[in-house]
Amino acid sequence: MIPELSSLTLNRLCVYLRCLRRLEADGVEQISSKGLADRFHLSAAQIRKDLAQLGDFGIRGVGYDVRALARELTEILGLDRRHPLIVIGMGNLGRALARYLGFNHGAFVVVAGVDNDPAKVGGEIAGFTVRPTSELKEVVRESGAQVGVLTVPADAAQENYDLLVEAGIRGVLNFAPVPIKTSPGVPLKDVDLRIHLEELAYYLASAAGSDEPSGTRSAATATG
Amino acid sequence: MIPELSSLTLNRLCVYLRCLRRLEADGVEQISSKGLADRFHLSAAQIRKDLAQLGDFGIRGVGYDVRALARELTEILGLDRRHPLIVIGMGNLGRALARYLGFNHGAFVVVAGVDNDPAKVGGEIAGFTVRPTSELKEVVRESGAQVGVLTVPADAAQENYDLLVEAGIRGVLNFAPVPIKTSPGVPLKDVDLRIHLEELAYYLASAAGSDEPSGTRSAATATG
DNA sequence: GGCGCCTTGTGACAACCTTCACAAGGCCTT
DNA sequence: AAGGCCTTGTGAAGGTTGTCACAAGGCGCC
Repeated sequence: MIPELSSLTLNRLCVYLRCLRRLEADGVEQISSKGLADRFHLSAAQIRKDLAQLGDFGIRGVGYDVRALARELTEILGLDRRHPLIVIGMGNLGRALARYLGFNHGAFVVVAGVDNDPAKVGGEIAGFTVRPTSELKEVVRESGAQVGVLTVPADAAQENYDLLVEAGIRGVLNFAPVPIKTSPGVPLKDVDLRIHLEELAYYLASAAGSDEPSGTRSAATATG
Repeated sequence: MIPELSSLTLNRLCVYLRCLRRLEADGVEQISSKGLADRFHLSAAQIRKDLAQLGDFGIRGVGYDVRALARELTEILGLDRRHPLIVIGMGNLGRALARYLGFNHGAFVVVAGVDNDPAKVGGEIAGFTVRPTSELKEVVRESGAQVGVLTVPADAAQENYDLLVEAGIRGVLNFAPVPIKTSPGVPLKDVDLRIHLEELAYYLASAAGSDEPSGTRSAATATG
């Protein structure tokens, strides 16, 4: 029924949903694609095309029902379900993410965390106690975690991904800056904080040479 | 000379550079596009095409000189220069980034941080003292920060972006999940942690319906 | 009801990106 | 020096993504 949404479309749908939630909070009940585009610096045609893929949600001459569309998108994106997370590697980044996604962040909640450093084991972070990586399988089973968040050093990333797969995790978010060899059925998504900085560095360097960089409309490309 | 590198190419170049650094550390002096592709799960043709845009770095029949190519990429990406960062908003995420990028992370160093919460002002984080947002202009001038890292709540993002522009910042990395209206000449890059989780959630949801998700090769698309 | 105004959904077009296939070129062995 | 083997760089093909323009459809006013 839903025909293979691409990663780019998917990202845009997430953005739309966020915009809709904001409109809902503002008491707006109806919105046109043009209205959305103007208000959030998007493309009207793109919005219509994206939404048309999923079904006929709009009413010609009127626009979209904010609440109904938000509900549809929430369901399609799987955000009506709760997604418990487990953080692997409780360094600076891991701890920050655990607190950041600790609670009240919609569908995603960090419910457990492990680290192979004995000094970090036993610490209380955001409603859970850090456990040793050697007990990963048990921790996953007990906590019911579905998605793993990899915040270990680059060297350990592949090994820990494999451990997560073995423990029955269903998806992984990887913050380590190395390409991971994935197992079928366990999708992986890379998040590389430095790559964004490096892209900026390039624009800065090229701006120093020429008079104007070509990256000023980058807000339109919400690359996550 | 360098013909308008696209964002996707740029991201791949960053990945290549990282692979090259790793090879350098392993003592490898020469590598072919196929060798790189095999070792890091990339595409050989893509590598050649990307590198050919920048000049003729390879030698036919041999491959690329690891060290020379790494140096070239470093220069092209602007990573031979130091890029001082300022963090706006010293919440969980801001503090973690400050520590994470505090030192020893190549070209990027956090040199300053501000917050508009008086309770957070005055704290020592990673070699600098948190200052009030009202003093942003002075802090930027004194610290020499070039790139701003926006880790404020969504409501405050646009306002703080504008403040950064006014303070003379040259590029901004935005972690707030809202589209920002950019000023010309100050490129912005969005990093949305939740969007990646939401993408994973979709794959999980669709995998529950069908038998196999279509997202198992996502490691190839190093989306940052 | 008819007419004008507005908005969606969509087919065609254009731009972009990736992959393929191969000629050009370099090294090594004989 | 000649031939085989390997690799780069590149034009062309194929696929994907974004944009445009317009027909189809709904609302409200007269």
